[in-house]
Amino acid sequence: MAKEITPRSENYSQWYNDLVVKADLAEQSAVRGCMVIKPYGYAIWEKMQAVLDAKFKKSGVQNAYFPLFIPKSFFSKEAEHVAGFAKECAVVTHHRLMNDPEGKGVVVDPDARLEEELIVRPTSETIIWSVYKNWIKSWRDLPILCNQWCNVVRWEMRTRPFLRTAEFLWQEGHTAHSSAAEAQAKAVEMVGVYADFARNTMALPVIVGHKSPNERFAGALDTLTIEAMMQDGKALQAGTSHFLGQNFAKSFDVKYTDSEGKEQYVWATSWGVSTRLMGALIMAHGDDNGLVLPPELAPIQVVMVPIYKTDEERAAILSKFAGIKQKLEELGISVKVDDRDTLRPGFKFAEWELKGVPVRLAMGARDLAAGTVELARRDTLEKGTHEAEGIESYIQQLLREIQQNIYDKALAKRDSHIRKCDSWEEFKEEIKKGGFLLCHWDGTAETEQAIKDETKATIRCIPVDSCVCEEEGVDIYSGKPSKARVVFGIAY
RNA sequence: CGAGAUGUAGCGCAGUUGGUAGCGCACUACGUUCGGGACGUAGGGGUCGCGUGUUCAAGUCACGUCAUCUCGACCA
Repeated sequence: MAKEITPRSENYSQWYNDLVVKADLAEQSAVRGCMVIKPYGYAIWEKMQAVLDAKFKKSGVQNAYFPLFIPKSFFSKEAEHVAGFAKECAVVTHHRLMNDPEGKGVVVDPDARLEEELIVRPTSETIIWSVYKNWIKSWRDLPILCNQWCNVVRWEMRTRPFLRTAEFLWQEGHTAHSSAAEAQAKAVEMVGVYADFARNTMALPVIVGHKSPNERFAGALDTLTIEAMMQDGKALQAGTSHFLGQNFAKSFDVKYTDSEGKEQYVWATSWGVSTRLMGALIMAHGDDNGLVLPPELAPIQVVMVPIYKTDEERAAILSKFAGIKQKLEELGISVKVDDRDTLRPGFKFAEWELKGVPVRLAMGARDLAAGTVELARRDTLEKGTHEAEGIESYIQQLLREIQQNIYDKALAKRDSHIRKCDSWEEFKEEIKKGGFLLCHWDGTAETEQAIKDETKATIRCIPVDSCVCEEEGVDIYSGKPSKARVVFGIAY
């Protein structure tokens, strides 16, 4: 039952896993580590896609599609890149099945072995750069700004719904530029798009920053990230944007002739967000009653529940609802009238709360007589009675208010778990309580690794906004000098 | 791959010293209900993970095997 699940319970993971299933977002599939995203969950993902896609288009990015399979040889070209993914790749070795000679179903036909194995993409840099090589000849061909919406496969040892699954949906943008500065600017621009999306659409506060060299994407010169905090104080990397330098251009021999007739390697970026954002959304806002969806992403923004005893009452209320529904839809608000007549109102209230619908209207005989409607908001669980006439403009305003309130609540929750820390003894104790610790770091990989080994904490990012961190100090672990604080946390 | 646990109806579980396969939820039908997760009556649904063994008899005992979960290891 929904009442058993709570973000404050001892097992936050259990709460999360239960909520994913009970809110009808997704369920486990027959294949280990893979997930079925159900229509309600997918509708949220589609809204995310639509908003992001519009932002990408504004940045001049076009959608394209590249193959699922990558020849193994492509992977050998960028050494660092392959080292980062080799341990979690699904590999296709055969192209045919046959009837089992012993009559036990089907078996792989041993004669159908591929000459060169195919890798199911864990990310598409290699195949895209093999294609870009043919697209790029002149400085006039640049920049190339492509994005693809697709699935990727990473054979993870341990998986969790949305946060880490063997197969997941995402978008990956890949750009090619004629100068380092232009590419770097693109990487910064795209992490900005993600931050804007997280804050304004998902109502999710994030810190924008650089990854430390240890935590960088395999093959990148710089990785920018948006880091979010979940309600149990753990960090979640919600999106990344990489400046790839000329690494892939050199590995795949992608050169262009500049305006002075000289051959140059191109400069690259890649950036992506995945269905992990769904996990972030659930974990950041959910409460004891279930999911809380920000209006911008709610597939159903207003649900209407009729309360009746007789068919006449039912018909009268549904006709009132139809009028309100039409007016709301004219304002671009998505509405669901729950006219199922086998369920009682109380059950429906609980169910729609579980699914996170921002606003609920209920109307019964009393309201019918008085010309009123009961309105309940999901974020605060407050209920009140309003004049039915003109309710639509009130709701339009209310949805904006709810969106803001959900962000403010998440921000307050997050900020109450961010604090500065200047002593190693204190750090070891504080990090166990969860949240982010702002600490001085000497910039070396050795110190970072030592801290990780002793406490499991990693540098989530070296922030570029969201907090004032530039100040002189000494490294919390090594005591060496430091110019700025970085964000430490324990990650999902 | 290490450590622990669990596999019995769609889901969650019980099943005693080995002796006819059970309960709750869900589902179907009918009726009463309906302003915060309703109730009654009747019904349908099982290769007890799989295999071998012990036994007159195995959900139950033994051995093997497979799968899943939790914790590690692993993970942009």
